[in-house]
Amino acid sequence: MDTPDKTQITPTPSLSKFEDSPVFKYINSLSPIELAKFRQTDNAFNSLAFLSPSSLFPSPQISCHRESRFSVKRHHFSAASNSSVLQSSNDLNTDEGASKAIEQSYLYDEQPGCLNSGSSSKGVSSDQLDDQSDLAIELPRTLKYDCGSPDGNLEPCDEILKNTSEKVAGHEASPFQHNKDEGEERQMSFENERDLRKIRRIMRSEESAGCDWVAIVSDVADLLTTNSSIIYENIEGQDRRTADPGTTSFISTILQFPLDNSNNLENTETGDPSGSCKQSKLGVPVTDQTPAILSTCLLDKLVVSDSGLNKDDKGEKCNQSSHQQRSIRRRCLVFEKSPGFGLHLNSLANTSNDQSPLSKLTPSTMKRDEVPHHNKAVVTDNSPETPATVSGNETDLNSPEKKRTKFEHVEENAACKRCNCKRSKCLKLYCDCFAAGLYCIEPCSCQDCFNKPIHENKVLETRRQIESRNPLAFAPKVIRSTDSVSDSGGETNKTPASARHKRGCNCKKSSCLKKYCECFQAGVGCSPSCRCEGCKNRFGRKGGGDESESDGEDLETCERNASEKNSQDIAINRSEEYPDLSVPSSDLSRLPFAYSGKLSGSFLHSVRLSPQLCTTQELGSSDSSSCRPKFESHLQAIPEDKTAEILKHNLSPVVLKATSPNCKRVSPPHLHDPVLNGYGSRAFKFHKSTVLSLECALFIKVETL
DNA sequence: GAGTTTGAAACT
DNA sequence: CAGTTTCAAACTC
Repeated sequence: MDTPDKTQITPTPSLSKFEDSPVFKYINSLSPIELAKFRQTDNAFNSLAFLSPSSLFPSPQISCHRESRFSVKRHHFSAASNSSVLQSSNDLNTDEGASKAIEQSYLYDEQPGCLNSGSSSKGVSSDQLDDQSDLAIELPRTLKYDCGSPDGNLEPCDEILKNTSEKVAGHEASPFQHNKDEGEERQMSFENERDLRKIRRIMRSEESAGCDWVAIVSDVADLLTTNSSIIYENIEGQDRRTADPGTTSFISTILQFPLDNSNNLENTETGDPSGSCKQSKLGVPVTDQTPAILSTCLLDKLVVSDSGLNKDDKGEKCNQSSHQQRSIRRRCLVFEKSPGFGLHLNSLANTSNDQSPLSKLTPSTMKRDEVPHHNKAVVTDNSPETPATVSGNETDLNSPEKKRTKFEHVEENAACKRCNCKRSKCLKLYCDCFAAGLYCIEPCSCQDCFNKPIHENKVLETRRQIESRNPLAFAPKVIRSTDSVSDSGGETNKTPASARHKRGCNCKKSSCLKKYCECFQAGVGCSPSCRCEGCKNRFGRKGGGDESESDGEDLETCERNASEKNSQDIAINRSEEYPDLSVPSSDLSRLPFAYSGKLSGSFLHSVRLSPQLCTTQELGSSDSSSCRPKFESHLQAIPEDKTAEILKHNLSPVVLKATSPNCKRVSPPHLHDPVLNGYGSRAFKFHKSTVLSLECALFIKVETL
């Protein structure tokens, strides 16, 4: 908090002119600061000369801010990642530039009183020197959302400053020193800066509004795309090092952050090198990571990049740890490779996609114990392998029966997907795993299973075929809609919500009172789209009846079935951490942020769009609310013809939450949507704030449409 | 654990 | 689109 030493901030780019002057020598002889040391910061100051006065005279607050962020980041990402970050600080030709630029931009904007807006006219491509000192600065949003991140590990400011200083010292070569056309660069940089500021404003707006997260991402992506072009333009004839290819990658990351995030988590939190050791696109559904989505996308890119850079190094360890990984990792199908082939919301919800961005398709893993206990259900839901891990004795699971028993016990409320296919080779929708977009895993008792990473091509091809036949085949089966969003962002879980099976059931004998009925299984009421006969669905009869209309027997049956059976698939996380989540925890668990129903649960692989993702807590309420009154739908129906467009433009699987009152199906997101792709495959932790934002955004968009 | 029931998925 | 078959989960005993 001390005011920067005047002697340290006095130097200017023209300083060298005076170094040889008698006065300078005299002063220098009097100064306790050694020349060498002084020179060490000289470069930094030179670079700072391009910045605004405010940049030259950052307030102590800013410093602290940065420091705290840095600390947070250090904590958030493992030491390995941290070291990677530091190491990569020397690499000007990485993604870091973009993310750092944004960070910096954010910082400037964050201190409007101290910073000159025009000062930071150092755009993405020109801020690198200064960025070097900010390499590890964490995105402000990380602090905001990363509630789950343990605190107390903040590194002392001194330490941070020290590290920063070291890094700065290590970067003698300033990009600016290579810039011949400074004026042009400044102009370009200013534009970049302006865009970044715009992004920042959007983000801030989102923070204050607590909604429209999707739009934010979209807008940011647009800005970045534009910015990218500017950058490349700017690169022409300039130092290629500023041509930050990473920017493009960075943008891609934003679009696919879920995957990256997943990888990050996998590679950093678990420290499991397997994350890079991709045998397949496997993933462990990671839940409740929503908070880090934006931060990860925007600012943590360098960590991701580092992961990728270290991929080779980790590869050696891959084999060694592969076995162990299996026991703790949930394998998920990744369809990003196949544009148009879908990564659906339900996939998001249940599967944790461990996809890495673009070409980086690495499995993601997440330690089971890393998941909050209260979210266990969600995790297990996506982590069929978990049981084995928990048991610690895989041999005990050799028997299908034992496996099942074990799982049922462990996953009481976790819808771990496992199958017992015998003739379908697990390549048909009969297979729950396949249908959920997950690879079969050890707990499965399937025979002649092809739904494994080693048969990835076949799996993808099969899936493609199925989707060609029915584009919605892998889409969430249950569409959930929330009638309202909590104004305060809290107690959303209490908000009435409705959910309906996308296509409806066709029950004839079960009266929709058993899990044979998909509606009942999903914990949703039957709708007019159902063709069931003698519907007695406890969650809502086709004709509009609800539990109050149910007779005692129905109620009893319903409660029994719901509590005893549904808990597995529709278990709801009544997370203590996110009590106000309007999105069912089970959904979140599958969302990739895990996003699809059976499949995706983690962000939104964790937020089940299928029975799981889209289903709301109502579903899950295997507890007291197991048999809830019929859901109310306040959202406007999304005409089928508009659905595609909505999905196309909003990209957010969240749109799927909107229930179509008229029972029209909601088209699932398509993989060719970059953003959606990203969501689709990753597992993310969803913070309630993010969930609320998503719901809010969806609600608004749906209403608008 | 085996057998039956059920309804979705797949096929024709 | 309708009817039939296949399939695997759910269920019963």
